[in-house]
Amino acid sequence: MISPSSYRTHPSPFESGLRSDGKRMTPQRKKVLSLFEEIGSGIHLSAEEVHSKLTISGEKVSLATIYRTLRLLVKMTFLNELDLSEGGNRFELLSHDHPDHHHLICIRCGRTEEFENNEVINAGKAAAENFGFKLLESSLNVRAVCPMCLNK
Amino acid sequence: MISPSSYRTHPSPFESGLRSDGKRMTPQRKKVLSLFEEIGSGIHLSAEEVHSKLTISGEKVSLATIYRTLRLLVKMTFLNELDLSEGGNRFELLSHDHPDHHHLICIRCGRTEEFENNEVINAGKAAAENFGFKLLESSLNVRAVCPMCLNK
DNA sequence: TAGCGTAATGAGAACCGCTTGCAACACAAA
DNA sequence: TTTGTGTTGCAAGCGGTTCTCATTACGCTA
Repeated sequence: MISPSSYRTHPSPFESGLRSDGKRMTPQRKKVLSLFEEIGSGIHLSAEEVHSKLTISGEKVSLATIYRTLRLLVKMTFLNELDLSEGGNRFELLSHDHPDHHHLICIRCGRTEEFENNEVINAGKAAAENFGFKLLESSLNVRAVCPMCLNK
Repeated sequence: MISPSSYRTHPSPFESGLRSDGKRMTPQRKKVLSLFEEIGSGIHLSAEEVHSKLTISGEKVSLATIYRTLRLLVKMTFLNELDLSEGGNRFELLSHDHPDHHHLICIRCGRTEEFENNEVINAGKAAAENFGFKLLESSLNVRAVCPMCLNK
């Protein structure tokens, strides 16, 4: 039997996730998530790119809403956020004795841990040799979420 | 014999590097580099932090000059720059295979080559596990000089 | 299915980190 | 000391992101 409101045949994980949190499904939110589903995983888009892609295909969603929706989708773990924006770039003294810097960076709080790994050093050396470059230094940045931020 | 200008007993690598490039040593540049030397390697500061640390210790260097000096020190390979965030955050559909980006970058002309290396990927995974972080993405940046620029 | 409370949107101002243009300054060579 | 030009400080500008607030509209309930 079909009740008047049962046109929602398959409430998506997104929709039910929203509902269970007192939030609402809107056309704008659908459009943003659909865009990512269409292009598939492994491709990164900036907020600006999401905006222009939607605009080009005739969908009008304001930039402010896109930013809000992206944050929401990240919090709901439908999207992955790359790059650390808070605090801007950082600098450290380059020690010429140990020309390798490996960092594990929490993208939420900025917490940074250093670590050493010889294979990474060798990979840098090998790549430089392969292309005929003269190696100066190599740095591995691992973007991750630290335990503290995971539990928030 | 001591000529009038020979009070410079030990022109530092920084100073001679500047000189050989038609650039000048200034109190501001000295102060910025000294700050990094005092705190030692392995500690990262943002431009803003450099500015406030200098201000607190009574040194007046404008923020604009600090940004210019940091860029200069990076180009001269005295400092290491972390997190070159290429214009804002990016988002991607969450998937469980972690993308990795490895780049060989010529610091003179900007030429960039990509390469793949599984050991690097594994090193990132291992480090994240060690510290209890949830891995998102790792990127290895190898700073080097390309063959073309070597012959100039 | 109409009414209602409140979440969400759009538009623009505000903000933040960073860069740039420009006039004044100061190294360093003559 | 003079002079040329690299450097600085200030303020304006810029790109990305967040905030404010009036308006809109989702979806619960009667």
